[in-house]
Amino acid sequence: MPQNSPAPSLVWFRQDLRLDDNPALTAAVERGCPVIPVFIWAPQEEGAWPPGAASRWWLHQSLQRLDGDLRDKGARLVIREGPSLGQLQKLIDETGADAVFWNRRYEPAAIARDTDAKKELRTHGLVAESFNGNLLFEPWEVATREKKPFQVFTAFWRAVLSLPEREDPVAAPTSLRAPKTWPASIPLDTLRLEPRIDWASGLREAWQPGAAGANQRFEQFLNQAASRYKITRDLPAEPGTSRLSPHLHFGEISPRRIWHDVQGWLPLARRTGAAEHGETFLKELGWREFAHHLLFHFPHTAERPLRSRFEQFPADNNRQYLTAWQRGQTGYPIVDAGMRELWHTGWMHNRVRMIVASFLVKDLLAPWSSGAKWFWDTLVDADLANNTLGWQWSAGCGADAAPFFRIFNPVTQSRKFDPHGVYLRRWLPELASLPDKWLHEPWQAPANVLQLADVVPGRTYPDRIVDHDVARKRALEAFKSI
DNA sequence: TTTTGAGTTGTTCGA
DNA sequence: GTCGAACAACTCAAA
Repeated sequence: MPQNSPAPSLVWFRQDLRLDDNPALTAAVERGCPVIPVFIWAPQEEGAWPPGAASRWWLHQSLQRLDGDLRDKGARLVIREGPSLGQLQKLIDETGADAVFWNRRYEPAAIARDTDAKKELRTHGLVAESFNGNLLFEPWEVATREKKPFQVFTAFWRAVLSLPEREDPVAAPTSLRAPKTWPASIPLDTLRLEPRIDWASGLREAWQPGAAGANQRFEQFLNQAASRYKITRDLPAEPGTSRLSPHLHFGEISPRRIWHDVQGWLPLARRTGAAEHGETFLKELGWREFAHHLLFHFPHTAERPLRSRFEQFPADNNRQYLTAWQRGQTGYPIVDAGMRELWHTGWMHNRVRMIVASFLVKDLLAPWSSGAKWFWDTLVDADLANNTLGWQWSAGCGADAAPFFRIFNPVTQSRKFDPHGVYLRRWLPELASLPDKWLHEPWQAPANVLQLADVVPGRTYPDRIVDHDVARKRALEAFKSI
């Protein structure tokens, strides 16, 4: 390279698809040298968990947005196909880059890959640095007095809150210095992330992937739902949750940014008595931290239960049950509504996730991993840490798990959290004309009521595949056996 | 080392 | 209809 042309730095984008508060990008910019943003598609490096169909759809949109945002700063996104290390080295050869920066990931396969890449790059005399861009605290920064990882959320969260103040988010760079020539990039379409048959119209209606969509969603949440969060977050018919989960997973908004802006919002909230709602919301960020803490310290949990005793659990691999559950054909309206919301929008309300998960692992006695895999493929917010914690919590085999006798009653839950059936009717049009009284348990409805509502059990809406009272007793027996 | 207190999200039963 | 207790015992975290 000519002496008057400083070597560029590569910024390896992965699950940090934003310019705001991006420490790896900031580190590259601060060197004062040209910056080359790179994304490398390498699903074969994700172990047993390559991105599912809904995630790939999201990723396509998000990469497109990121490229647009980079172009506004005078840069662009260079897209390549893996192996990651090989492509990084190739780019180094092509551009004369002398440094690679990235923000950390915490999945076992990603850690192994990144550790290897860092070692290899450094062996060749390159600068290779990773940063914390995805968590409030690194998983190893939070520990019990005995320097061990936490396994109970409340204790974990107390410890987090007692740590010194987290750093403030860093603003996006105003401009990026371009290299003399841009290395070649393959067109985004060649990654074939989008489905060949277009089933994504529901996703398009529901979401705006990318940093702009993330910030818009967050702002809207702070202005509207945040001040009632503690209560309305449990009502699936209402827009009571932040819906930031996919944006957080892809790093389109940083947890530090969220933390910081909620702190700024709290004084106002205190005057109106809404502060506790903000704290409850931050606690949810805490659960995200806790999930990453657990996956980092117990990397086997993506495949096997944290409580090894549960490997003996007599799960039932009934294909027909699983298919009925996946398709929203269990005959339990709240379960079916949730599964159809998932299929249609790539997302499911958290309250309903708990209900459908409890139903799958307790009423149907299916292995928790079969639910985890379905969620992995269909959720736009599929995240190995969160998904693993959620399913193991529901199945009772994970950290801070629900006691085994806590088996959600799908009818009681439905009545409690969707009393007027707004959510049920939204996703189950075939039941829409049933009066509230029978909507939550149509099998109890008198024949004339069903007829009036155009419901033909077993034809227009499935008979329930199990009797909850019977299934509950069966589950209690199964749990006693281990 | 031992002890003690505590633990996201529920349901059912009986008064 | 509403309320409190029992569910059955376990594990973690901290004193």
